Amino acid sequence: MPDVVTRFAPSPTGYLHIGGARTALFNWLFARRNGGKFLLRIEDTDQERSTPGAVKAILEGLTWLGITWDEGPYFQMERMALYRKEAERLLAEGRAYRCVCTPEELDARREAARARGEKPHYDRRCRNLPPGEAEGKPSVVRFLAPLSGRTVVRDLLRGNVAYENEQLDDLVLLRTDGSPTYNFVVVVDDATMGITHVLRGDDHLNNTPRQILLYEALGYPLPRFGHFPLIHGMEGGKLSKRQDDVSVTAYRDRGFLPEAMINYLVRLGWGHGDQEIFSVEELQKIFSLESVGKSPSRFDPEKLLHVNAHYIKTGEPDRLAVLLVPFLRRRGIEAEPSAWLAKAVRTFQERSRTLEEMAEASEYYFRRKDPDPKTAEKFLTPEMAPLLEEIARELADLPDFTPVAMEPVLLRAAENRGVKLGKVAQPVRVALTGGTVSPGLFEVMDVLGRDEVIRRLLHASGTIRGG
RNA sequence: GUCCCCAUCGUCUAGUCUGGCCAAGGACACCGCCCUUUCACGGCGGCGACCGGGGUUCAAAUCCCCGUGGGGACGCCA
Repeated sequence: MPDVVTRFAPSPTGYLHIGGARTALFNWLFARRNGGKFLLRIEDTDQERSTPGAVKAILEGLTWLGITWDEGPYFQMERMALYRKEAERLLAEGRAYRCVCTPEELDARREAARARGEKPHYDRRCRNLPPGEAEGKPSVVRFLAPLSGRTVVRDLLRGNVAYENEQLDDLVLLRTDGSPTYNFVVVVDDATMGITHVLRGDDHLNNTPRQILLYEALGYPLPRFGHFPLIHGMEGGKLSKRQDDVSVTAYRDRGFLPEAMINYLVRLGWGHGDQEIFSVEELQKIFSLESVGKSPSRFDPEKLLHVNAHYIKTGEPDRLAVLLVPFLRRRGIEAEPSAWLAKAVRTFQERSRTLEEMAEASEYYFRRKDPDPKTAEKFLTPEMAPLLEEIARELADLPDFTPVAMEPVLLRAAENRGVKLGKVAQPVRVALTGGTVSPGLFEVMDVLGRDEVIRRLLHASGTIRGG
């Protein structure tokens, strides 16, 4: 058994979101760093809300990020017999009892308690039900929690956190239909799966003392606990579906690179001196819980964009070409990965923050784009027609159609007219790309190829003369 | 309401454990300049923070207390 076994245990009620992805990442890195194992477990005991589609989406998200699990995915629905057995045991040992209160009654009492300014807790009235009273009635199984004393959570990140047991609740272990609830299964599973480090979001800190009590009642050894600060949206507070983009795959579909996502996510709540850029390999060597902060952080799409730009800038053109293809197709451009596409990619690596941006910006490599009237009027003026034709002619005569050979052609054209290069370059750029913004002119020509360059230059001059 | 957690630039953070090296460093964003065939990239510079109040100490961003603020939890959700 390795010294470290961690897990990620999402509930399949939606896609993999940013917060869950970071929790998975931290667990994974911690396991890898310590030569341990990382398991995946699907918490699907809520049959109302769990869906197969969500399971698929979560696995897809993790796979895209490159977060690999050593065991699983385990499904709790397949482990029902175990939970029932453990619940029976607690019942038999008098550490759990049947409760016949209905959800409606509980709701009403909760409301009343809140109105009185009390903590809205179950009042434990079924604790002393006469034997047999619950027979034949719908009932749940509740944990018989201690009424006094205190439970201390020894948290790896926060130190010791003490709770008065009287603040805790007799939580429901088994629902009326016999299915187990979260706080119960999580304990049974973590214990039986040999999880050594339970590392999860801060929203679970308050559950931990109850779970510790359950560990004790069940006679399980206690794992170590660690609670990460939550990730908030830019408005503060939990990431919300409405205000923030929270799905990991949505970022994939918008042209973000997985390594950028990992890099950005790991820096939310964790730091390593002044360093900003980390490869996964490096993270697996240096990630540590000690460097995880305690305060919540905000998810900032601007910075993610910056990190993604970095990875696009430094990425392998061949790989980026492969990744770019779907984004081109989405724009109706049937492209295939190729050396040519990689060359095209190279010209945009320093000016695209996402693959989506790259696909959009590089459209004119695949089909001619005509300038809008305003741009045409400004740059494709009547006196430009002979110039474009002259340039086309000279380019046609070039022994080698290379950037170094092209440059003197434009330089000469500018010199002959006594203007700066820019005066000539912009009209050519508009003729070639339909716009005033593009990679270096000679790079663009190189990608387009001699024939297409000449074709577009003459088309532009033809338009000027004809219109 | 009760319980719990947290608190350094607008944002992510370094520094806090082991007080002095901090007139607080880096990154994103923003602004200016340079480079330049456009846009970017890059380079240089600027703006910008220790939540407040008490204490401890020769010395506090760092330790303690109290406020305040933010967040989380209080479910037959996870």
